Amino acid sequence: MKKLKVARTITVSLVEDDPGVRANLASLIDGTPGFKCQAAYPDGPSALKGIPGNRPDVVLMDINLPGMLGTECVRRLKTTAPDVPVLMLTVYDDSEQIFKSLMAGATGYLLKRTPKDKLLEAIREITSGGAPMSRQIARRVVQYFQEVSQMAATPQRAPEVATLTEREQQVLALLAKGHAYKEIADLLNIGFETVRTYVRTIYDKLHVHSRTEATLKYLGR
Amino acid sequence: MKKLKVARTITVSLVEDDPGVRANLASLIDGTPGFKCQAAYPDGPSALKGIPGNRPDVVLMDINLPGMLGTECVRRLKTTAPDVPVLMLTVYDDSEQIFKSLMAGATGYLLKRTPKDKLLEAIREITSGGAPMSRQIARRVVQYFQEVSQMAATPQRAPEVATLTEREQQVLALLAKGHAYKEIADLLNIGFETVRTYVRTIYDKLHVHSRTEATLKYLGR
DNA sequence: GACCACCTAACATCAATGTGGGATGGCAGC
DNA sequence: GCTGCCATCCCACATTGATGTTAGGTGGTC
Repeated sequence: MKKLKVARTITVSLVEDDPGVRANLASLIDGTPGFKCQAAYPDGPSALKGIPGNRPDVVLMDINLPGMLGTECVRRLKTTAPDVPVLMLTVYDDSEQIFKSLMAGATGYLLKRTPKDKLLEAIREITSGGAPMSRQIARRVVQYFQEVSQMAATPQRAPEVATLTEREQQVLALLAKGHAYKEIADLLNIGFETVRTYVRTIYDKLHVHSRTEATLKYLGR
Repeated sequence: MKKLKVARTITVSLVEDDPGVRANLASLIDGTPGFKCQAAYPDGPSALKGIPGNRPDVVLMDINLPGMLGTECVRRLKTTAPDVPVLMLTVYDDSEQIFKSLMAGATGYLLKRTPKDKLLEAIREITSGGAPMSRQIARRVVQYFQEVSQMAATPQRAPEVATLTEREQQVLALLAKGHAYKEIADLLNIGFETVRTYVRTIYDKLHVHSRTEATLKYLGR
């Protein structure tokens, strides 16, 4: 639990390899009432070493660290200091980096060209339970979200499966569940030999030679 | 493409069943320079009828419409007017509704207790390519994002699989790809009979009786 | 040393599967 | 009426798979 919500100093740790940017950020933070720059690390390893002990309220992390990438650094931090929110900073408006970071456990994501007042506001926001993102990034996250859920809803099986007849697909579905031929025969009220005939044509059409291969195609693997 | 970025009037359509709230929102919007409330619909069907022709810059949609849910309304709107961004409004801080809406195609999501100036800012933001969200909601989206990607990265296999020894898991992996016993033997540089031994213990541990069942457990189905 | 978990291997047996034939009837389309 | 596709069924044969039993070698634990 947090202490008081009013006028508490927010402690910040920086991870940023560029000394100039690091100094700028540090002085911005220390120069603003209510904020304190607790530590500034030039690289991933030192951050991983220091942050779990320091327990800042927020970590500002450059995504483009030399050596250990910021995304990797976040991932490890989340195992040693899972409660500390991380705000990623980057010059790149790059989807892949954004998603890697968020998947790794980053809580927010800002472009470096974000103005100073917005940055400070984002820090406040992150400590009060938000997830600040630059607007372009928020939009991408939402889009990605929609794509992902679309994919989850459409299991995406191999296209050959569509060329199977109705009956063949029924057989394949049961085949893919592991039913024996005779079980399938009973379930569909057809003969054992008929099932075998279907299996043969299914294998032909799918270009496979075993039940497991057919199952994998059916499941879209 | 948008026209000019400066001082263009933003047209807004409302979908909100409560006449009071609807009037309030409308007067807020019309009373603010740069905004115009183009239309206000009391329910889903009328919105679906009017919006595709009106093409507002933004739709503000109550999530809790009587009859047709807001989420459903968004989904349909996205097929008839895919370019019109929709900003959901709700009193509920409810994960399920949030995610349903976002999956359906909503671009932003605000709580109704959002102050007026923030609401107007969110409308501006959505037209300039952002995805405004209340901070609680942004945080949830980020969390969900992390969970989902976690799931995608970890295919979530049956827990029994973890009880298999290293070697058994290797065999199972090949088994699940459809390799014949003798192929597995060659790939792992062990004897054919050894593979059969492993298969037996794998089946025992997974409580299955066929390759396909084992494969399904391995794949988490 | 006894015990256990794991990797390795062999022999036996029966059931299930993969693959090659061929056959019948129905129904759509030319 | 012929042709093609589909659903249904049967026979035969070889291969693979599933299951039982047994057992040698290694490395670690009590």
